[in-house]
Amino acid sequence: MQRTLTSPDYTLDEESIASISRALAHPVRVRILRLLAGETCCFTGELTGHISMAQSTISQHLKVLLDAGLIQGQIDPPKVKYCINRERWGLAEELFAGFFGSGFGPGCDCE
Amino acid sequence: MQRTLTSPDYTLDEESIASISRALAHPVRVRILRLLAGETCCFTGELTGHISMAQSTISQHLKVLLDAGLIQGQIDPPKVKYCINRERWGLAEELFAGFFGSGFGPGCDCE
DNA sequence: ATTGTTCATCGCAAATATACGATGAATGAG
DNA sequence: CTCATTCATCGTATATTTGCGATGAACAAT
Repeated sequence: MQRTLTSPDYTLDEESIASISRALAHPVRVRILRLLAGETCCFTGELTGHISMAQSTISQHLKVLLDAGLIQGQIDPPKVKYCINRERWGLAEELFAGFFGSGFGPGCDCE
Repeated sequence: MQRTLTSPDYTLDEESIASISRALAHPVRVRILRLLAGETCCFTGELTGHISMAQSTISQHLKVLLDAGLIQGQIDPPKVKYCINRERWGLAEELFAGFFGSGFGPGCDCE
C-alpha cells in the first residue's frame, strides 16, 4: 500500500509524534509504561503476572515499545530487566507538550 | 479478534491515552492538527490544497480526528469548517503531561 | 429543474496490528 | 550433559488501518 500519492514530506516532529503515538496506541502498552515508570521501576517478566496476556503477546508489546525507543532492556540471566529510556521519555514529553501547547490561530471563530 | 485472554480492566486514563494516541498515530493527522491549531481555522478544501492526498482520504483522516474528539466540524454550505476542539485538546494536554511527567520509582538502577 | 461545488461514504485492495500456541535460544542449576 | 526457567521469535488467524476511485448527499446558483 502506498503511503501517499506524491510527496511524503512530513516534518521530523510530525513523524516523531506519530511514531511515539503508535507505540502508545494500545492500552496495554500504556499500562506497561505506567508500571515501568511509576511503581517499581525496572521490572522484568513480572509483567506476565500483572497483565493476564500470553507471554508471547506481552513480549511483542515490549518489542513495540523498544522499537519506539521508549524503553530499554537489560539482560540479567535468566531474566530481562526493562525500564524507561529516560532520554527518549523526556524528548517525548517535550514533543507532546509543544504539540498540545501550540497556540490557536487568531482567526478561529468556530462554534 | 479478541483483545485479551480474560480481563480488559484498563484504566479510563489508559484507554483515553491509547485512544488519543491512535488518532495521532499517522503523520498526516498530526499535520492536519498542526494546521488547524496553529494557523487559521480551516475549511476541508484548503486542507486538500495543502496535503496532496485524495480528497476522500483526507476526509477519512478528518473523521478519525472527529471520532477522537480532537476536532469539531461546522457546516458552512457548501463547505465544512473544521477546528480544534479546545476542551478535548486541553484534556489531552493534561493527560499526556501527567503521563510523561510521572516520576520514576526510587529503585531504578538500570543501565 | 438542472448544474456545479463541496464533502462524506462505499467498495475494494493491500498493508499493519493483534493475539495465541508452539518452538527456539540463552543461561543457571543439578 | 541434562533439565528447568525465561524470554524472543515463528507461524497462523483475524481485525483494523490506509489509500484510492466512484458514487451519493446537500446546497447555491442559474
